[in-house]
Amino acid sequence: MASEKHLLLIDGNSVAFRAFFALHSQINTFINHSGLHTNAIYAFNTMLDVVLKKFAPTHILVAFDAGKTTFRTKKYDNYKGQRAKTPSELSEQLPFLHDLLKAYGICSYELVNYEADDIIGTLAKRAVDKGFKKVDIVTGDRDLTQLATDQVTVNVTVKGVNHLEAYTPEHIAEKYQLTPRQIIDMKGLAGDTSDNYPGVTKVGEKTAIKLLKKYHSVEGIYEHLAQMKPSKMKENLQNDKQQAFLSKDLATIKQDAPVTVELEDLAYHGQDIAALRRFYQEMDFNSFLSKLADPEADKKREKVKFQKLVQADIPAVLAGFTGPVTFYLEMLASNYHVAPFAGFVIGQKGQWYVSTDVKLLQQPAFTAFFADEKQEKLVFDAKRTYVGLNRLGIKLAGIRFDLLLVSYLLNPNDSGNDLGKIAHLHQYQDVATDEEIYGKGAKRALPEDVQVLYQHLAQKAQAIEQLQAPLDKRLEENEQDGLFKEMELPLAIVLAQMEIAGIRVDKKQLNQLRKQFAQRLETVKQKIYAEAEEEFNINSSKQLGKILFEKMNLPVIKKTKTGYSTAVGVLEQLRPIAPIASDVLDYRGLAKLQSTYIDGLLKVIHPEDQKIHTTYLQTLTATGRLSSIDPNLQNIPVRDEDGRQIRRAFVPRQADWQIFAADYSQIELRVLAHISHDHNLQQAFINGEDIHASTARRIFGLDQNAEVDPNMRRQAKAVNFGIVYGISDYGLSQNLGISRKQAKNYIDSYFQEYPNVKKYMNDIVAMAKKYGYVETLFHRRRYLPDIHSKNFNRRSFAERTAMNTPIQGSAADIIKVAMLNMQRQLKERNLQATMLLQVHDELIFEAPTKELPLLQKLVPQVMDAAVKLEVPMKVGYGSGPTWYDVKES
DNA sequence: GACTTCACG
DNA sequence: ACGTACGTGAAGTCG
Repeated sequence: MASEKHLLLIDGNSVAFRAFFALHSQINTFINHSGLHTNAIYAFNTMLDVVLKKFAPTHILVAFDAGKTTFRTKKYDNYKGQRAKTPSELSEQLPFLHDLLKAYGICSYELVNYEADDIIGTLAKRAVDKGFKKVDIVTGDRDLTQLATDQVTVNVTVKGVNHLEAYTPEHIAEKYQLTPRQIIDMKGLAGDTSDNYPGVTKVGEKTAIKLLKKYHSVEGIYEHLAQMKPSKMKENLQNDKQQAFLSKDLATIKQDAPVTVELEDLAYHGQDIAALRRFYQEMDFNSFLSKLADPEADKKREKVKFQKLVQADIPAVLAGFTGPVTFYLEMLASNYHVAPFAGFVIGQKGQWYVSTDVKLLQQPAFTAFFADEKQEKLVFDAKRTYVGLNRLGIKLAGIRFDLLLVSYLLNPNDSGNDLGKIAHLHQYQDVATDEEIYGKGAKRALPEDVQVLYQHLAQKAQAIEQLQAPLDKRLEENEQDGLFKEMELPLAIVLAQMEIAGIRVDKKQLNQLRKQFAQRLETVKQKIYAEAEEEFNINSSKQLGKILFEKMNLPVIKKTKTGYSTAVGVLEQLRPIAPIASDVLDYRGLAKLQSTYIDGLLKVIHPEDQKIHTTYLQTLTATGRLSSIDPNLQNIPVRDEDGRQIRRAFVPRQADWQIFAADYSQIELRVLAHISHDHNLQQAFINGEDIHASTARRIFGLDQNAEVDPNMRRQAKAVNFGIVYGISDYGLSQNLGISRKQAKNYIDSYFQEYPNVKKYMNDIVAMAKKYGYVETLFHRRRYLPDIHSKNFNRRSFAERTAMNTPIQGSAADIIKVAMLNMQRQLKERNLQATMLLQVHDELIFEAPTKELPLLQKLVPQVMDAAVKLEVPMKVGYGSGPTWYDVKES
């Protein structure tokens, strides 16, 4: 006998139920980034850890109930009839328990027609028969205690899921003075309220135990019933005889269910760490994640050899390189435009040279090396590397591979930007994460021992080099090599150049606005205090809610998770009945401008060049768009006049220059017209119609040339937006403030008028289901695992995403192509004009006034020619002395 | 650090 | 019956 086998059987449903209520008080804090409740999954995971440690089983299975109907409901159709429906917050978690178990390497099992209890009863018996030394059962339910024997212990959760009460035959004898099998008789007599079967009238646990001590079993009781003294109880027993036997039968756990798994298949071989890590990331279980990150992990990582680079060796080292060279430049602080340099690593084929002295890079041999575009480089984050080297006066060319960009293209959902984490994602373990080496938050700093830094840098370089071939191969398999080589990689350089160029901001203008806003802010503040008859913090939605809805008793229109909503929509509805609502809106508007835009922008103006240098995130969004941070220059106010004034501060870098901007008109709807091949939608664009008016005519059944009143156009515009977002009647009704039914009518008529748009929507969802992802025109991918979710919300969200991503993503692709071509044109033509900003469908430039006539032709032409669609593109443009003055002409 | 609000396409 | 419009970033409050 090689080993003593020990089987652990877990009652999945009942433990999940206990787990759910164990953390029920914290249900609102256990929500992951996808909006899934995770409290039951979390507690279930804790339980697993506890029992694995406690029992150290050799074999495990978790049994689940298969469905509502079982052989018991056939015998007694009220079985479990009174049971409350499982809360949706719990049922949405159940599918993920299976994922968790799979990652744990634990078999889960359910059997049609049987309950988890019966699976457990059957396997417990089989295991004992097959010579297992021990069986432990974990459940939240005392029913299973009937299975206890010398070999089988039933562990019932008490208070939460981490404390177990072990029911052995001895323990049961002590507690009930019964044998385990008599538990069944007890249930037969006393019934079970939770399973909703009756037992005998007026007989509860106590009476049942008394009777069983005397007569041993239900059968025994009825054999001796005649001899019992007349009593109310005797009468009840007589009347309820059938019920008693039925209840006993229902309470009996099957030990011969047709379970199809073999005991050998339940052997436990441990967790799948990579799968578990993915799962914890998905659930946002950071504590489990960090426990998983084995504290010894870094020690287990293969050490990489490195040499400290000294100046004298540079020419020889560079001369010795053949083929691609890996280079990595370390900067710790978040903003790489100003972050101090921490060090660098360079090398190839496992030969790494490190240094903390970035001045070495300015040696002529190095600068020539970096500028040589024939000398291929492998990097992590080309844009950051380009900007960093630029700060050292070094030109960078010849990048051939960017680990960050490639990883993003392979799966834009993995939007992290830590080299170590990304490497681990691709099964490369021999590199630490930055958090492991530098720490996080306020504690983030260079390691005391410089050797630790060197090792980390060398490991990073090795990771880049090792991952290049396999990830390049995956790009090709996905037909994404073109997307990488011809779009994203060259774009990284263009973006770097735009960030470096920066945009000039006029401090005086901002300060002037600040004064003006401050005055108005003070006035409206006092007015609000007067109306509220007290002073309070208007910025606090909580305090504001109290004033509006408790003190002033205004009607509550909407609630948020935590209290009253005071959002714009709500205040607008209150406006007619309460002037304070209007004033709060004014206050909010001004406060936002003041803090986010005036103060916010003043803080980030570079003291030397008076410019703002944003950072574009090229590897963040799930759709392929860029984002802009520190500061965000993609959300500078434009819609309201007050906010629009901010744009007066954005000026050209030289007098006698102008700001020039060009934008795509309706690019997303044009993309939709292209990919759906919808004739009517295409025709509207080909005829150069006002697209929203055209849609209005169609969905409201007007004549071709009929006048469209502004309200109809507004509604049609909302429908068009809805279509692009992956429409739902509810969403549209909310947006337009109409009934859901009315919204549905609009959508139905839209689809009738644009049948191929409807077909596209159906087809793209079907594609997502079939392949698990959707694609843009340029093969950008987005995986949608939730498309198969049983959870309505998650699935619906995935379906809307499937409809929207190819549209938004293709539009993002198109402007990226335009940017590349634009930058080439500016260079080839030796123009001074500079591309400064991208705001999703528009490009902003600064240029000498004398170049404007050329730009007015060139920019629209380049943007227009970026891609050939089945419908024409339309590009608008304008210019002026400040960004504010740029209005389309 | 979660939550709410609001700026943009 | 379920309860959402798609994609972002920043500032403020509050526990």
